[in-house]
Amino acid sequence: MARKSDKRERLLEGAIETIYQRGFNQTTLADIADVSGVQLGNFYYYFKTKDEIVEAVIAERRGSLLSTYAEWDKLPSPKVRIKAFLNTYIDDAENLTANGCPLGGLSFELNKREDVPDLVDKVEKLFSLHLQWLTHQFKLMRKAKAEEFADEFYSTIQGAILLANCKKDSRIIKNQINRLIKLVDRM
Amino acid sequence: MARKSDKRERLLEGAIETIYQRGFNQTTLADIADVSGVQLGNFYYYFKTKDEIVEAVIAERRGSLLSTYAEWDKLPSPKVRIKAFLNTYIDDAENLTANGCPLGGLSFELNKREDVPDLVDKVEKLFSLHLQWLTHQFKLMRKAKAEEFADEFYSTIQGAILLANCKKDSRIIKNQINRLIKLVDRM
DNA sequence: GTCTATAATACGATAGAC
DNA sequence: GTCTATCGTATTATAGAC
Repeated sequence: MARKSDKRERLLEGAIETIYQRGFNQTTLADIADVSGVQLGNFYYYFKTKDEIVEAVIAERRGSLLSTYAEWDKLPSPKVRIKAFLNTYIDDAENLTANGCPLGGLSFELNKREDVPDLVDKVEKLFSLHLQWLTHQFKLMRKAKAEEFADEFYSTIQGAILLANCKKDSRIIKNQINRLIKLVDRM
Repeated sequence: MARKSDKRERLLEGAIETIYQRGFNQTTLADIADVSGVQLGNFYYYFKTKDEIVEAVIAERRGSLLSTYAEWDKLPSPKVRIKAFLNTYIDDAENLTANGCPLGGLSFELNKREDVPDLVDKVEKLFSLHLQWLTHQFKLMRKAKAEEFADEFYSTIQGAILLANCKKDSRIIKNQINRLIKLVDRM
């Protein structure tokens, strides 16, 4: 009795990685099938269209994000939680410099498409998760302008990643994140 | 005696606008020819390839930027100049919210291409112009960490545009820019 | 210089054998 | 469920008449 095939999972993993590295528009289904070790024709047994797999990618990223929040939420204070959040960007600085932000990049690309409002909506909600979580943490810190702080922090992060990616210099991310960490410490 | 054709100029203008609105990957040469009122076949009389016209777009944007700097440099102090720079983002907030940053978006897209290092290099240099100009202004203000300030400001700007674009909310740009303006005022 | 074909190719998607 | 073969279409690019 054959084990249940893990090809769907492999395709999804391959799609997450490939779309991140090459961008959605420049990723072909052949690329995804290839890195996943699946024949192109077989791709369609698991996903009906290219849009369907990117939708699955968004759902998967959303799931990962929610589990990560669950972990952070175990930390004792919002201050510590925000610093844990910020430190992930330093830990991942090299990847972010090489490929940009997986959420920011996907949002930007899908936002340009007018033919799939559902997909645009889903990626917007995914992108906004960080903002909501940050806003919540600042509210717990009794900050009157919690939302503005969240926008300030997340703008800086996204912008720093874009600059680092364009200039191929991860120090931009590290410097800006360290500045934000100090800012939190002084709050 | 026929006037010299302005079709090259029209194609370039059309390309600038269309690539900005739809992104490079999702812009077809037919789109550009169409909005420019030029037959597709005729496109190739003026530009040999799609990459060649985006190269011209980059050069054109570079030229515009340099003239803008020349204007700003007439202003009496670096503080006033930086505020003039910042205010352009508020003036253009609706466009930026609808389409993202023309430089940031192009940089992001072309950065993913490994087959055209020259193009990647040119867009990187274009993107960096703002950073250089900002760094120079902060140096004139005798700021020890001029480069870090430039990174901080430009990261915030680029990130705010990305957030506004994704959430379709121009207030994010306006709020962040106003915060930066106040920051400059206090310097 | 301009236009009408049309070639060449890449890629999303399908058919059908196994 | 998996694979090979192939279709259909979009898009870059060219040929060649005018």
